Parts: sequence; C-alpha cells; structure tokens
Amino acid sequence: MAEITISLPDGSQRSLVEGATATTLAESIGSRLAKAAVAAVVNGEEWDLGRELPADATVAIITADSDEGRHVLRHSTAHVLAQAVIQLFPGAKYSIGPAINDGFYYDFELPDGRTFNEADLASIDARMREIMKANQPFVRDELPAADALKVFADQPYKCEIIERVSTGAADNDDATEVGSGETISVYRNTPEFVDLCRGPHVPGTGRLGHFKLMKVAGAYWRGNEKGPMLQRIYGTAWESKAALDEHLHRLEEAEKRDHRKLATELDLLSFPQELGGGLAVWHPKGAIVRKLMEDYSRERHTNGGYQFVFTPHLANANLFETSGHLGWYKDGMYPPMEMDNGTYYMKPMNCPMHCLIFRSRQRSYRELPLRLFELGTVYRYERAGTLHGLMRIRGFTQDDSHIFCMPEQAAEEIKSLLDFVISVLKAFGFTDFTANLSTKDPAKYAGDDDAWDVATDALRAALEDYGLEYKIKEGDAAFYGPKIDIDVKDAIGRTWQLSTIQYDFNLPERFELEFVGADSARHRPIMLHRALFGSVERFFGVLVEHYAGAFPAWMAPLQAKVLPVAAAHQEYAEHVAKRLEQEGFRVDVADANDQLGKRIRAAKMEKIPYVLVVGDDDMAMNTVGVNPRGGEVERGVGLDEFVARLHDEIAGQLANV
RNA sequence: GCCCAGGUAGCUCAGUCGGUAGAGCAACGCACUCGUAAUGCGUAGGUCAGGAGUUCGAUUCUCCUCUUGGGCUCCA
Repeated sequence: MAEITISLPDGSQRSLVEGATATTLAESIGSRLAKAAVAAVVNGEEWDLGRELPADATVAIITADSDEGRHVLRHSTAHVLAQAVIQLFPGAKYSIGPAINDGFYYDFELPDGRTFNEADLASIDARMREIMKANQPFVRDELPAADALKVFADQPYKCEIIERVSTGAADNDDATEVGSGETISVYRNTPEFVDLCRGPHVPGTGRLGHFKLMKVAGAYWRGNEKGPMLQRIYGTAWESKAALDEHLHRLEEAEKRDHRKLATELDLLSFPQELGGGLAVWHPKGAIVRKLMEDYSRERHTNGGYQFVFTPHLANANLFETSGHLGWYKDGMYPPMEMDNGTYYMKPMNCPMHCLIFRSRQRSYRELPLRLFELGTVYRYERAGTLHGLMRIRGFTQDDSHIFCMPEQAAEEIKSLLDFVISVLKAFGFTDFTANLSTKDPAKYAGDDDAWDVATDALRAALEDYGLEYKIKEGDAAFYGPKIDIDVKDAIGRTWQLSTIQYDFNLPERFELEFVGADSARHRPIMLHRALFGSVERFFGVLVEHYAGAFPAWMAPLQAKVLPVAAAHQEYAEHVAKRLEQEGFRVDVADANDQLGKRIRAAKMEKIPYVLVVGDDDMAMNTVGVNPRGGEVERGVGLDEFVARLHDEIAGQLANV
C-alpha cells in the first residue's frame, strides 16, 4: 500500500498509509491526543478529522481544550440545537448559528409567530441530549448551488444565504455558514437534518455534551432593524464538565459584582424612576468615592501640565453647526430648546467649547502644547433599549482633555500621554493593558493622506515605544483622525475599553484655529482628544465591579469602623475614632446597642477595610483589636501603630504608578 | 426603536384557580452589655407601577401606558 508523508507542527514527519485521516494521525501519535481531538488544521485550513489527508500535507490536530477546539464544539452544538428545534417545532425555519465567545447561538423563525419560553428551553435541552446520545455522525458534502437550493427548498433563510454566496455577495455573517468557492458545503446528521456549513465539525454528536442553553432573545435577521425579528437561543458549551462549571461559576461571580446591585447594597447611588432612564443620583457614600477619583485625577492633571477650564452644559445651535455635530450626530443629541430667538442644545461633547477657548485670543507657538482639561458633563440621547446602569447612561461626566499642538510636537505629546494615561489607570488597581490602533477608513475620511500617515505613525510609535501590546483595527477610525483605545482587564478577566487618544484634523479646520509660529506666519494646530476614565460614571461602575465593591483603603467610603465591645467602652471608641479622623481617615463608631457579632457582620457586609473592636484590654493599653477585610484578627495593636500602618497602606496604593 | 421576561414593604422575594396581601433582612421601641460574621420580644411600614375594560367584586383576567432586566440594533 502506498504511503503519504505528513509534517507536524514541531517539524517532524510521519508516514501514514494512503487514505489516512487526521483521526488516524492523532491515534498514531497517542491515544490521549486522539481522544482530545475535535478537528485538524490541514495545510492552513480547518478540516474535519475524518477527511482523507492529501500527500505531503502539514497537519496540526485541534484539541477540545484550545480556543479553536472549543469553537468547533460550540458550532457543532449549535447544529444539534437546530436539529432539536426542527424536531420539536415542525415548520420552524432556521437561519444562522455561529460559535461566539464562550458559546453559541442559533436564530429561528417559528410558525405562526410563536416564541420560545423557559419551558421550551428545558425540552429543547432534553432533545439535544438525546441527539448527542445517539452519536449521529457529521457528514460533510459539497454541492453545486443549484442542488443546495433544492435541499433547502423550504428554508428561505438558507436559500437567501446560498443565493448571496453564489452571486458573490456574501458578507461576514455568511462566512461562518459557507466558505467561498464554487460549491456549497453542508453537514448532514440524519437523513432529515442537514445544515449549511463551512465546518469543521466534530466527527459525531456523541463528542458533545457539556453545554447549557442560557436564554432566549429577539434578534434581527442579518442585524437589520427593518427586517424580520427572529428568535435567538443562546447557549454555552465546553470541553469538559469542569470547564462548563467553571464558566457558570464565573457568570455567577460577575453577577455578584454587578455595579447596579452593589450600588444598592452599598448605598452608593440610585436610578430613581422619577428622574427618567439613564440618569443617576449619587448618594453620600458613592459621592465620596467619586470625589476621591476626581480629586486624584485633578491632582495628576495639575502635575501633568494641564490647565483647568469650565464650560456650560448648553450651547446655541450655531456652535454645533460649526463643529459639525448637528450634521452627523443630531440623533444622539437631546432635542432642541427654542429660546431667546435661538435654538439651544445640551452639549454632547466638550470639544467645541474648548476650541472656543483656544480661539478666544491670538495664540503663540510658545504656548503649545496647550492642554485644556475639564470634568465636563455631557448629555447624549442614548436609545432606551441601550441603557445599562452606569455603563451606558444619558448624562455623564468626561475627564476630557484637548491638547492643541504643532504637528511636529504630536508624536512626543502622544508618547507622554500614553505614559500618563497608564500611570493613572495603575493607581486604580489595573495592571493589564492592551491597546487598539484604529486606522483610516478609506471610504470615509477627512484630511490628506500624508497627514493621516504622519498621525498614524505617531500613534504607532508611541505604542511601540511604550511596549504596549496592540491590535490594529483597519478602517475603524473616525473620519477626522486615527486613534488609540486602551483596554484594561479587570479582576475577573473581563476587558473594558476605557481611555482613548484621538487625533483630530477636522475641528481645527472647522473652527479655523491658528497660532503664530516662530516664522511669524499663521499655522493650524493639531488637536488631540483624550479621555482617561472615559466617563467618570462608567469608570466608577468598572471600579465597583473590579473590586466587587471592596474598594482599596485609599478610596473606600469608610476606612474603619470602631466597635465598642460594650457600652462601657463607648467613650474610648469615640476617642479612637476622633484620633483617626484627625489623621484624615474616614471612620465611624457602631454603638453597643446590638450584639458585637451582629455589628461585625454588618460592618463586613459594608466591605469596610478595617473593623476595630475595642474593650477593656484596649482601654487599659491604648490599643485596638484589628479585624481587616479579608484577613486575620489581630488583638492589642497600639493605636499609633495602627495609624502608621494605615498611612503606609494608603501611600503604597497610590505610589504604585 | 424592536423581541422576550418582569414590576407586590427600604432590600430580597412568596402569594392570591377573582373576595383589597405575607416572610426574611433593614428601620423603630423595650430588654440583654456582649472580645470578632445574624440575642429575644414587640411596633410600624404596601392605592400589589399607572390607566381603562370585563365582573356583584380586579393586586389576580384582558388591553393600553410607563418602567426595569436580558438580547438585537446603535455607540459620531
């Protein structure tokens, strides 16, 4: 029998009998690998394990515990979901069902406008498990488009995809369903159930099983608001029960950290219905944290060479006509107010106002870079369905800066900006940063190509100089200039986009900004937009979730609570509290009206960094019993010693930048 | 804006196959004065989101509105 030679990722080679598949290969390497295998990469393309390998191929086995492997599991599980729904809901139409982060979904249209409910999920889940138990094979087939149309004759969504693909009009949505090429690939599980798919898939449904259907949602067909609304079922799927359980546990943890829940529990802020959607009021404890954030930001900006400005919340429509916002962003602005023979709008951004400050008098190149900073509150009419606690809100405060500089200063300025931004973020406990560099959208941009190149290079050079890992988002820039976005990873591994540094060619033009150069001629400055928190509200929400409400001592609403053991110790407790207050700490006394255990519990639920218990021994020795958040109780700590430790702790938290 | 699910005490929730409601925690009062995560007893607290309809009677059923949550779309 003829043999073929296969190259492996480590550069080694193996001989296999002609007709061998990736399964054969995996088995020849080891039984463990064969067991973990779900698909293979053959000459750079993802393939099913069961396809016959060509001679001289380079093959890598994809195992279930890799990102690619989980992707295959999820996509295969989505097919099983579709089969179960088709069986349980005769006449249902299925559209698309891709793998996504942590799971998969599938969109359906049910007969007579029926919708899924919770009970349906249970019965679909049960049917899916039967299909998996039956270990149906995933059989790949490739058909000409005309034949595929016949196979899917009663599936209008599938036919639409086939037609788009065969006429060369396929887009990203279609790409998970079918590959490019002359023929349409399909995967068949049973004589009755076949789905359009590019693959690859696991060899059989028995390979699946660690999944959970999560929820039902509406979703537009092809994301088109005007198109039909389909019924989407979301699920998650993993390579093992342990991995699935871990994922579900992570979701529970995330839910416990939800800033809206913690905001209520810790009495930080609320969203009263009377205010209207997307608007918050800050309670005293939330306000302390916010004020500390803002004070810290102001201090850093003062030291960083920024000049503080204030601007109003309302402006005449003329301003937003000049800036262009009314032209391209009107839908995102609150409706106009007619008054004083003019039209006024709430400001959705601070930049036009800062341009007016720059333009208020003649500027010299000696003043540049001119860095204006404002905690500026803006109002944006976010659509009702998009509001989400502090993360998506209608009135919010940007830590907004606009830097006006000469084009030749921009590169240096961006470099130091990046340093500044990351240093401040570190003070809030973030350690893991990545960046995105958004480049020109060739179809929509202002300014000349050279300027774009210079700007993009300046941003790229800053990222590389800093050594920050970054991805390039081609064509994702705003039309007025390229930008850097900075993502941070929080305590449970979620990423949040926070800071942004944007280059702007447009507003200096629109406002006709000028400075007098060393050559006595007038020149146009470059403008950099920069927000560090992004929105103070959103950043606060991210911090609440990052710390799960347990703020580090420097920004905790209360840093210590003093608990007298009994009423006889009340006076000493107040003495301790007073001393701590004199040291500048935020402290409170819990009177001995309740049992000690109960007061400790209450203080712990408030997530106060230090609970200080004082009794007879402490009165005699001028000490405190220290019960730190998340640590061991320590009796008999000298009051001076505790004060010194807390000062050190706070200094340490802010020094790590 | 669209699809789905909700809205009952400050919070978390139960309940009423149609006869105007209940628990735990919190609050308040009394007793207990206690050394590291819930002492006991008691009191008060609700137009059951709002409106209309059906009904002898609606918190419960129907419709509309508002609003919250999960998604979709959107986020210059």
